[in-house]
Amino acid sequence: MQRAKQQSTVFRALDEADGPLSARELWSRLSGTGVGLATVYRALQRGVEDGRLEAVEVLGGGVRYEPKAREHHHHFLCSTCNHAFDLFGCVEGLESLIPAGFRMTGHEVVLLGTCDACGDAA
Amino acid sequence: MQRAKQQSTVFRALDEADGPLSARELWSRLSGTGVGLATVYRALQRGVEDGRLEAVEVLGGGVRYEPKAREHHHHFLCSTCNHAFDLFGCVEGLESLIPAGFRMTGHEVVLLGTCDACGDAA
DNA sequence: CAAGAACTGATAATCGAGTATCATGTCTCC
DNA sequence: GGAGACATGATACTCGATTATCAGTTCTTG
Repeated sequence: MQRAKQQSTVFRALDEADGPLSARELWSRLSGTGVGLATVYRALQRGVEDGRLEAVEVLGGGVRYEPKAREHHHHFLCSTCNHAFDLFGCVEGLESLIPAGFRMTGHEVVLLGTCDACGDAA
Repeated sequence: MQRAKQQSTVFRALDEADGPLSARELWSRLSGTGVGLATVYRALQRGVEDGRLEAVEVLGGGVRYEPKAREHHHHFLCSTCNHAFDLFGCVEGLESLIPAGFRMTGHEVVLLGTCDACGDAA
């Protein structure tokens, strides 16, 4: 086993995902590889420290992680499978919402609904 | 003490708030009234059952509650005081984000930054 | 190969949010 | 006034997420 091999397994799984993953989601995708939950958390923590990963909070399901390299984007949360998907593009009209005296430093947009797979199954 | 007086105290505090409040926030606002945390939770639960309240999830801080009567709106989350404020109005361009095969049933927009009070203090 | 540092998986411990319980207080109705 | 139903506050409890611990493994360097 190479040094820190398990952690790179974690990073690879995140790179291949189509959206941010929670520690648990990530761990379940790695079942079969023998990677422990503690290692997943360790890798995520280190990734955030190194600036490789970003912790994002979508909705319901706590904190999820994704590679920081991705461009500005938002998320679609499937209410059936509870998975978060990346969405590319952004919205307009944000500035008009800001009350006087407030300073905006960022924004989050989350669309809710059912994803491709869950919509077919229904 | 009137019947269910404490619960109406909880509802009143929510009505007077300028945004959704978490159970804990609500409770801290009621400190001094002697209302217990359990009663806050009971009032919130009943309010949601009755349809008077709506549970919303903004970001960081879990579930918050607000009166259901309010029109469609979004929220501004102050990263300093961690309070959520109501914003009126909406954004455009949401539909263009939806991937093929996905069905959107709702959306959430959260602006992040510093509020009036926290901006002044800084 | 030897020694020490870093990594790992299992699991115990911790933490916070929310819920259940229980003795007591208060209201309604008669 | 009395009985019973409901409300209340304190607190014990549950549950899931995250972190700490520890013994064993693997790597690096000489």
